[in-house]
Formats: sequence, structure tokens, C-alpha cells
Amino acid sequence: MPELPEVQTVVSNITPRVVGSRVRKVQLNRTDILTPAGINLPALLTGRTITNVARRAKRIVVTLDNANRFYIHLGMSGQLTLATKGSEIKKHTHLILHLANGNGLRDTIELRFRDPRRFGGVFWLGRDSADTGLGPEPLTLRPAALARALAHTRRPIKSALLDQTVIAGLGNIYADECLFLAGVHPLTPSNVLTPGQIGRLNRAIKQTLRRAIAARGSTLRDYVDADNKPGKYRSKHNVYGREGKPCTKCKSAITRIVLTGRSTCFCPHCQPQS
DNA sequence: GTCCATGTTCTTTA
DNA sequence: CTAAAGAACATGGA
Repeated sequence: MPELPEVQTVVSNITPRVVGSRVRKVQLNRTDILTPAGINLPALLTGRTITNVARRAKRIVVTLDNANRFYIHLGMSGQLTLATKGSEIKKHTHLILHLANGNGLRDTIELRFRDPRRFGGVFWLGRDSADTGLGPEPLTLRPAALARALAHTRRPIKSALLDQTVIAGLGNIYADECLFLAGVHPLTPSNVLTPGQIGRLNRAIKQTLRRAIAARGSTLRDYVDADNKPGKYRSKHNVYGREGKPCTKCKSAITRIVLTGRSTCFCPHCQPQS
């Protein structure tokens, strides 16, 4: 899926083009993408104007003119795209919002949510905050807050970085890339990281995410931005997906292990077990 | 046919 | 009790 850089790319892409638009019509092709189950999304959205679109963690949070909110989660294979009316509707397109701009012009654009694996979905918030169950944003995280979040657990640092209640927005690609940049072994117990390691990790998280956002994210297979364009960051990966290949820094072979059921790639020389 | 995949949540185990 | 590991979800590509 889309992790923080990919979600940020989509949000940056669609925000200026949908804020101020009115929802003319809602086409909901399957209802099992909705949470809570049973809500009448078309009734809740039709006729409303979108006043804001923002990212929180990996959630795309949409605010309406009546202060109600919902968010879209892209799961592993989700895509949120802008399309012109009449363009091909791909298989697994579950929701289409037909938007009209504020000038009273007819249907100019469609916001389409497509998700083959259906690990994502549409989550209605009403007037609640989108923060439920989420830790701090990595891009503004302070070292002291990171230290606090890691001090109470012996889990491997890689597992902690994937836990959205600890830090919200990292996923399997960027957790590995951040640990490489910080020079930290993924199996290091979270609570034995030194203040120096925490500082380096905090800086590595920000640098990795900023660079990935600048490259419009990583595309492995499914991810595309709102204009169906893939991200360019994959070619810049130092470890993720590079098992057996030479480390970009020291030429040692990149190692792959399975941790919490996920591929974990690291350089055994640059990220020594401490 | 097999294995693997950018995520989250529920269940089982220790 | 808690923490951590494992399974499940659904689809498709290699």
C-alpha cells in the first residue's frame, strides 16, 4: 500500500481540485467497503460541498460543509483518482463521487476509489476526530516523544515502527529504509535504543519521508497518484526489495528476514546487531 | 498449482 | 493479566 508518502502525494494532488466542489451524485458499487456497516453514504454526501481534504497518518480525511467528516484508507491496493466523466471505469472501482464546481457548471470531474483487494475502505466519522488509535505524525515527531513511545516495549524496533499507535504513517517499505539510514538493526529491542540511536532514527524518519514525498512515493505494483502516475522513489530504495544485492553504502549483501510476518531487509554491516 | 505483496484487526499463544 | 506472534481478510502477478 500506500504509506505516508504515497497518501501525501494523493492528498496534495486532489486537494486543490476538489475543495469547493459539490457532490452531485454518489455511485456506490458495493457497500462492504463502508464502516460503520449500513450507513447510507450517498444520502450523507449528495448535495454537500467538500471544504477540506487532509492527510492524517495513512488516512485521507475529507471534511464537508456541514462539518461532517469521513476518511478513505487505501489499504494495500487502493487508488483514489480524479477522472473525467466518460473515461474508462476500471474493475474494482467501488465508489465514484461526481463533482460539480462552485460555478454551477455541470459535472466536470469524478473522484474514484478503486481497491482490488479491499483491505481499504471508506470510514464515516461524523463530527469526530480522525485521530482514533493513532500515534504522532512522523514528520513533526520530537525525539523525546519517540523515546517515550519506545521506552516501554521490548518488541523489535521494526515492529514498533509499524505499529500505528506508536508512530502513525510508516509501513513496511519506509520502516526498513528509515532503520537503514539510522544504522539500526531491525531486531534491536525498542527499549534498549540509546539516546543517540533514537536521535538518528528520528532524523532518518524525517529525511526518508521527505525524500520519498519529493519523489511522489514508491510504486511496487498497485500504487498510483490521483492522475494514475506511479511514484519514482522505488529506484532510491537502499534496502527494501534488495535482498542479495550490494549495500549502496558498503557493498555487503542485503539480508532479508521475516519479522511479524513481513519481509524485513537490512544491511548486516551498516546495521549491526547491538 | 505455489508463493508473495505498500495494511489492519482479530485470535491464539506464551 | 499483558505482550507478542499468528491468522485472516481478497485479489492478482510472477
